[in-house]
Amino acid sequence: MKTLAIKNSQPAISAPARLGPLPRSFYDRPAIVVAEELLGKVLVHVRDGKRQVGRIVEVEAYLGPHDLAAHSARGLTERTKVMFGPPGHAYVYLIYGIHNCVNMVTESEGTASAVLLRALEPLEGIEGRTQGPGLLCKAMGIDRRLNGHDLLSDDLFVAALPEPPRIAIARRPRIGVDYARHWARRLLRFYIKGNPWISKP
DNA sequence: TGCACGATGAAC
DNA sequence: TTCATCGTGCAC
Repeated sequence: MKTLAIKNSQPAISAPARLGPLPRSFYDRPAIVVAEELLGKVLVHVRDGKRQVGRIVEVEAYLGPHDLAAHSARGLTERTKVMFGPPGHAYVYLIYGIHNCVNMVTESEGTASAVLLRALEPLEGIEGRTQGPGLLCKAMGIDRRLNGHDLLSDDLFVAALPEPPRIAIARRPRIGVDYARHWARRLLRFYIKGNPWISKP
């Protein structure tokens, strides 16, 4: 499978000057609902006074301890405790000893569901590729120091664009969870249909 | 205390 | 298709 080479594209939409975090009630809903509604919204990270904004174009929902593909399926551990915590926080973990992945914790405390961000469309202040959960974190400067970070803060949050474009949502099986038996086949990966910035078609 | 392996990405 | 690379979870 060849990857589509996209060089220096200008963003089709630009980020407005003022962006503020979504309320906690946005995250306090089922992971599938939050996953679909995160599409088209923007992730904002402010570090050293510099703002980075990327449009969320691809996500995966992890439903909780009953979902065999979710980290929380192993129960409450030191690593997964953020997932078991209240909604609206970032769950950042290291995968394969190399890459960071960032999730938004959803539903009430104890539910242990979350939404993994898989790809962004760069809108402002982003250098490097954002097609894939590891690359996305690298380009956005997100690592485990931000694990447990409140998404209602002013330096890492998700915001809605004032005039969100209409989107069509595609549903596919999640990536890299073949070990999760029937859960591997559930259509819990969501992306904006036709968007060139997704990690895998 | 040791060990198998993973919600990946890049090279070969 | 293979491999880099290491924290986590669990077996022992």
